[in-house]
Amino acid sequence: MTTASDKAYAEIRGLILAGDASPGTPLREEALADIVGVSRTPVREALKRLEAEHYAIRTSGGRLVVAAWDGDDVAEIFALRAMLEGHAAARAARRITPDALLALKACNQALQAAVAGDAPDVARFLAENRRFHDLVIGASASARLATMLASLVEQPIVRRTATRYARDDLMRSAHEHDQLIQAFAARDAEWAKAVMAAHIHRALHAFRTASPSK
Amino acid sequence: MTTASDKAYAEIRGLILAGDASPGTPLREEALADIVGVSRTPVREALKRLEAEHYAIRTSGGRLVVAAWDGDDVAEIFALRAMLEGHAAARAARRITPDALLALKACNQALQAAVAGDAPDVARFLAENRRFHDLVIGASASARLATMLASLVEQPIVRRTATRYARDDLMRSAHEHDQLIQAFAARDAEWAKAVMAAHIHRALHAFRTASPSK
DNA sequence: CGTGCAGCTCTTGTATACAAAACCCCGTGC
DNA sequence: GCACGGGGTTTTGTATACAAGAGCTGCACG
Repeated sequence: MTTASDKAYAEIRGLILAGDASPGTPLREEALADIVGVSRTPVREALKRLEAEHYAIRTSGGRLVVAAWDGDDVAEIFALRAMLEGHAAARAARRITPDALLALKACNQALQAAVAGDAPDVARFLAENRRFHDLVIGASASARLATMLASLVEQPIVRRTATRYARDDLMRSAHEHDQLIQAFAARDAEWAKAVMAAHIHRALHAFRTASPSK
Repeated sequence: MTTASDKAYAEIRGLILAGDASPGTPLREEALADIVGVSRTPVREALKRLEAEHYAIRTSGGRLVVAAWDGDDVAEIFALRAMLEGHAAARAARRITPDALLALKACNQALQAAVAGDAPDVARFLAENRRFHDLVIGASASARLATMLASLVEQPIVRRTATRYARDDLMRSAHEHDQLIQAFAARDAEWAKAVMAAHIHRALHAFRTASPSK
């Protein structure tokens, strides 16, 4: 069963990401409880989580408002992701099992298939891409890394980036994944780290050129 | 006012760190509420936090037990700290203000004073050391980094390390801080990053040699 | 003697009630 | 006209009550 707390988290996060709640908007527990259709208790837990993930910030009194993310913030998120996922790739290169390697290959083939035709299936690309990165993080076998990265991988940013990707950008991602798989097969931690870091830095670049104002 | 939730967090964390609750011990909300002297609600929030910080893990059912940390875990924590605090130092080198630099110098002088005499004041050393690192993180001006590092800087590890430091090890820390201050004064981000990373890697080494079994 | 299931207990998840603190608005004094 | 309280209102923090699910115990049966 999906708990009421998770439902509240997903819905409130959705409100923020969709822009229904713009930066500075107060997040009142009771009002949100009415919207989501649960009581204050699970809403409260959801808000704590959103605060921890910097979707919301707490004012001097105990009140929460939607956080504002500027370009510097986005750059910092990508920089942290590059570091941490690079580290995850290095760990994964040392620990990966043959089965996990096969799973990565299959995942990346599905990803390539999604963008192979004339009309790339961006949604499927995103899903497989997400899965690919999750597999790498899983192979790194570090619970700490996993939770830290979970709070960093902001689906909205990925989405905004990918919807504006030109198709050969998507292809390039697939090729970088291939390189990563090669590094894993060779058990070369430094190589894997470098490929992953480059992969994510390029994603920031793509994001930047797609939305210049940010 | 310090909230009941914070009190519960501090007390339960204390129980775990003191070893009163050894790994595998179940953490039941009502029992802890009785111990701390508050109701289940704030205990629940405290437990969520402890879970997020990997002090406790959740079993297949929804129950929490005290987490077991092995040597690999400790190594991973130090590796992450080296990366993230290195990054923080680099950011700080670019952004630091003259005032913050002065504060760092004063802090490090206090730290040196604490270990200058024949009988080093380890408790004071630890407090000033903590403050020094917090000042650096503050100067890095990244809320994300601050929260990530907060969940990583495990006071117990620092304590266990420092209590076994030989005095010239403490002095060496102070000198490394001096180097860091020089790098900040020179606004040399790469230098600052390298010094900080080395500083933390040495701390892991000291911890390792002090407690070989872990 | 081992296995499976029924019933019960214990624990968590959620709702609601109450307490206390923060905010806001408005009137008052300067 | 503006700063400053004061009181009501809103909002969060905490306690408690209730519901639902997980796990344990012990008995029956193979």
